[in-house]
Amino acid sequence: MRQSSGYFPTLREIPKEAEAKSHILMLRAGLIRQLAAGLYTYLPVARRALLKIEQIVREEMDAAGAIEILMPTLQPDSLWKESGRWDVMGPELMRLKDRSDRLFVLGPTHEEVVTNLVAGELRSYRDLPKNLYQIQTKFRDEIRPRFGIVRAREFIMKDGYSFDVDEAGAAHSYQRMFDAYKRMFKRMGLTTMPVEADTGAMGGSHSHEFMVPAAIGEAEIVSCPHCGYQTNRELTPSCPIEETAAKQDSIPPIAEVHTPDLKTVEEVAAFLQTTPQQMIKTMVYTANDKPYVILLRGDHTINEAKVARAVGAPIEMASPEMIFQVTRAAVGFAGPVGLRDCEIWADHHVRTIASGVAGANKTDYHICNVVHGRDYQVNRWEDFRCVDPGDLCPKCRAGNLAMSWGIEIGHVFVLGTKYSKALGAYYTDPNGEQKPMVMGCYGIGVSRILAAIIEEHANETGIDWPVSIAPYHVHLLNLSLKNEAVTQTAEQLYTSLLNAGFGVVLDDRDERPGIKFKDSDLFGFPYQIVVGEKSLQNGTVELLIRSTNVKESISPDSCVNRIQEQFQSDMARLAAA
RNA sequence: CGGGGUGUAGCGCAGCCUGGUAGCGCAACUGCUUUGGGAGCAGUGGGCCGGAGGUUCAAAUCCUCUCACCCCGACCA
Repeated sequence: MRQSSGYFPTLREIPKEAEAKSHILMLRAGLIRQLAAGLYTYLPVARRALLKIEQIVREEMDAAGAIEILMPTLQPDSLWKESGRWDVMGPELMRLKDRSDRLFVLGPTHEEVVTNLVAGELRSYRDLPKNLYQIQTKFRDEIRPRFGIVRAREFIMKDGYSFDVDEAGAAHSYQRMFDAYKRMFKRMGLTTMPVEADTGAMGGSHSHEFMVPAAIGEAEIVSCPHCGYQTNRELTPSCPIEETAAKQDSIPPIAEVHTPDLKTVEEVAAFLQTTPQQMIKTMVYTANDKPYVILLRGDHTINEAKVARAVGAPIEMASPEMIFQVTRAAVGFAGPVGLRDCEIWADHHVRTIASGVAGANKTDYHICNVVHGRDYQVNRWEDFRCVDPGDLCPKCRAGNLAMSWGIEIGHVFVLGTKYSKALGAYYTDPNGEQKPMVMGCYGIGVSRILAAIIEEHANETGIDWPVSIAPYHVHLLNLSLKNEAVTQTAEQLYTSLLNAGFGVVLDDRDERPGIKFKDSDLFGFPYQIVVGEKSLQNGTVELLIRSTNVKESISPDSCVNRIQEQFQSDMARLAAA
């Protein structure tokens, strides 16, 4: 492609709406343009990279026995009502009507549609297993689109679905996908961490998220340097405690303290000259219109997912009205002492508090010398807190947990029979019995991968594409259009590189060298060839290998061979194990 | 949804407090000079100051409403 005739709009300045590295670079290097919140146009350079990502996904999916299809984006409401998700999904499910007032959704995912498809056509155990996938634009009306393409409302996803006769078959399908994912991400030059995702709610079945470490990551990853355990912070069980507060008989009775306007644990601890560890954090949630009071140690953070699991229903933080109803106090002064007619649940670690400080259930007052058993009772002890960095690993109980951030680019999941039962995907087994298919689903954020790659492979001056998904392999700079020898050499190189099968952008614009270099750095194609008067006088052109940042002066004639050789070794490095 | 911020030329911004008919840099266009890391000089074009309503002789500026985009939060007890 000649740069003069292509579409390569680069920006000199940082657009004010962008903060994430990948977002800034994608705008500056002319990869994307925003249409509205969470909606982006992919310009040619991004489009080419996406095609390469998709190609790798297809190759590995096909190699793993999956079969590509393409399903509609628009889906009838009936399927979603059958599966029950019409009510479960919130406003992120985009609902709309057609001209005859029929309800539809813009597909955020396709479990319903595939299951409906398969339910009509796969009837025998002989037809299974099957694994169907598609690469398609999805829509989710996200609460807050973020970081450009990382969390967009419209995005490209590979979604795959497996259908097996039983759990064992599903586990096998799952493993094949897991391995295929590892291979494709490696080929794309991405560092991924497979992270255990859901251990409880899905009945202990398998689920992994593939995370790319990144500063702007949305998910907190917990990892144990000792045993290699990796999970989402939200799902990490807290290590059971050994210590309990020693029984003390000498603790004086409860004392009330005036703490005007002091609501947070930190404020109260500072005021009373105690530590957050000695405080009982009291939080009120509601589920099914009933209040649940949860006690935590003051230095701990509540894990709402764990609370919801214990309740067995979605929970919400209580409104100030509800809090007043329960505690007879303003928000910020709740405590476990004297509460009636409500469940009081506590995190295990509250047991370490011998004599605590808590809200007095009276606005602007706290109480000291609060002793469990003496002053208040707990209906249920559970693990309700988020693990913190340095906590003991719940798996090996030897290492200390570390925390990092990551972008989730893939998710593999054993679904079980939820959708097959709801939507009637049954098969006949060898004994003539009707059984629901056991499903798995496998997602990859194709467009998000683009952002993840740039997060991992870029600096402030530009992108540094892994060869396997570089939109173009070579950026060929003609530094002096007016110089015949230079132009002739550049043109010849352009032709021979194209003939050798490389993707090449020839900068044939009538611009100054500085502009060409800056744009070239922004684009960051793996190999840069500079044809200029200076070096051509010595019969050479300059080749920059971006991955090593090494510049070579070589003769124009040897250029194609040199790049071929480099390309092969670069590709070999990315080859899946 | 809550909080904060921003909307003025294609991009980045000033002007707003203290009303008086719109400006800077980059980009674009023309000419000359320049030509290995975002050139110099001279000139040209480009704005419903996000939108609506109001106050006023007069509104980018003050008031009300509204729309859009961005950031933070939704872990606060």
